[in-house]
Amino acid sequence: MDKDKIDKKDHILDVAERIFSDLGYEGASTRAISGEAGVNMAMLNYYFGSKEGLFLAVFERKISSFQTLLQNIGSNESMSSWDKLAKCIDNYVDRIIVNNCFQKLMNREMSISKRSELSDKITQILMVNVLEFKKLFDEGIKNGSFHKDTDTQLITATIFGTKNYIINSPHISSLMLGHDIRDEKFLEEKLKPRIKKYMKRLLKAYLVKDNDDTK
Amino acid sequence: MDKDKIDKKDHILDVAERIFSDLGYEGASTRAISGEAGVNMAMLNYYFGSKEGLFLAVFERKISSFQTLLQNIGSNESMSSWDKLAKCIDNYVDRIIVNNCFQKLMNREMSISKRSELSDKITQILMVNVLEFKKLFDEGIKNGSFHKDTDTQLITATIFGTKNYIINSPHISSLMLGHDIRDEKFLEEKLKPRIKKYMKRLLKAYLVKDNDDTK
DNA sequence: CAAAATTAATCAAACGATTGATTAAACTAA
DNA sequence: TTAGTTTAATCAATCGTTTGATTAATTTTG
Repeated sequence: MDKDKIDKKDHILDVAERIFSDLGYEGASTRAISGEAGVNMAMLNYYFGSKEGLFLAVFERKISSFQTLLQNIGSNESMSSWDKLAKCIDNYVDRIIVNNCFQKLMNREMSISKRSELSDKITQILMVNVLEFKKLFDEGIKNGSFHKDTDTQLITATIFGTKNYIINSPHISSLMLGHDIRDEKFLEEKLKPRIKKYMKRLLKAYLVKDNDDTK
Repeated sequence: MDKDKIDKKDHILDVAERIFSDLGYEGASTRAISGEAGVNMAMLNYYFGSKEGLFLAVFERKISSFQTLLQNIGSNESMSSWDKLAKCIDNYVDRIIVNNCFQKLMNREMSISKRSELSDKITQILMVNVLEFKKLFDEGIKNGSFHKDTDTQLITATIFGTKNYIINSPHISSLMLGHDIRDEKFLEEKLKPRIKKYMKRLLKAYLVKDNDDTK
């Protein structure tokens, strides 16, 4: 059966994802990846063609899990614009805080000028979520529940930027928060709910017209 | 005179800063740097000891320009907490949008696990600004002009995160904003004022108690 | 079925190229 | 001359990749 083969390729991709994430593309040697994965070096080229092929494969694997995430929330007619947005925030925070090291990897590679093929691919992945949020903002403005002079583009930058800031630079965010954010327990039990609450309060204050800020 | 020597060192640092920023530490070879700077490869080691020494020198040079930036605003007694914060935002946006490629470089290196010595140094640099903002938040809460349940840590993450998101991933933010953000004219004349306005409205809505959101 | 032929998977070893670093000689200016 | 710069040449180490050989699995053939 080719189950084992798939498992092995998947195992290599797991290891590669972590090492690329920790050391960057150039910093991660094929020897280190194959060594840590417990496979012969040549297997990387045998399976993935090249180092770049392996790198792209790490991304390809994740795309599907990103495509269908915030979908269908926007089409629910019975919810208010704000409730939909709040639900999106909850979903988003739940999801992105786990894929931690892949998120880091993605953000780092986005900031590198060369490898434009990869940049385009990542842009495409990220844009799905960006547009999903933007749609909600536009809808809320249109039906009058959100402020008309909302900067829908920069508020999107705030949503993703706040998350990235916490995830991408664990040193400084750990120092700021007074806890090691790589502590899974803290992340899941304390930080996640806190980010959700904060995000919703921030967005509500900025967006919603009849926002009662005493509540 | 050693003026020429300083100028040459400075020129090398300029080139190194740009190449490190574009390609990352591992991706930038000493040959590429020396080649583009128009100096012999051995000069890098002669001046800076090693590649890492050069890398650190790029940072050392910038530290001083970061130390004394938001200072003294917090100590002005005649301004309200909000006015001080608004002034800090203006100063901050004015400053960080120019140092563009160094910011990118700094943020990328912060997200890499090894090179902890550098991480600590960068953390130290960034913390100055973080603490400056935090002081203003705490003051505003203390004197009753800001909401008591303000999450001073996450709102700080939002300020820096929003900026980083725009600067670090020019591909996606250009796509989002409908303009190439590497266009200096657009950056200076359009984006800067827009970010300032947005940031202040966002923070005011979230922080200030008697915020009149019709204005 | 079993033997033969073919394909797939894995390995150690080595490849050429590039890396950061060093050397010793040449050059420059006081 | 002498001390400070700059250069070309060279170093060992490491990079990603390729090779040829070997084993395991699968398919084909009689």
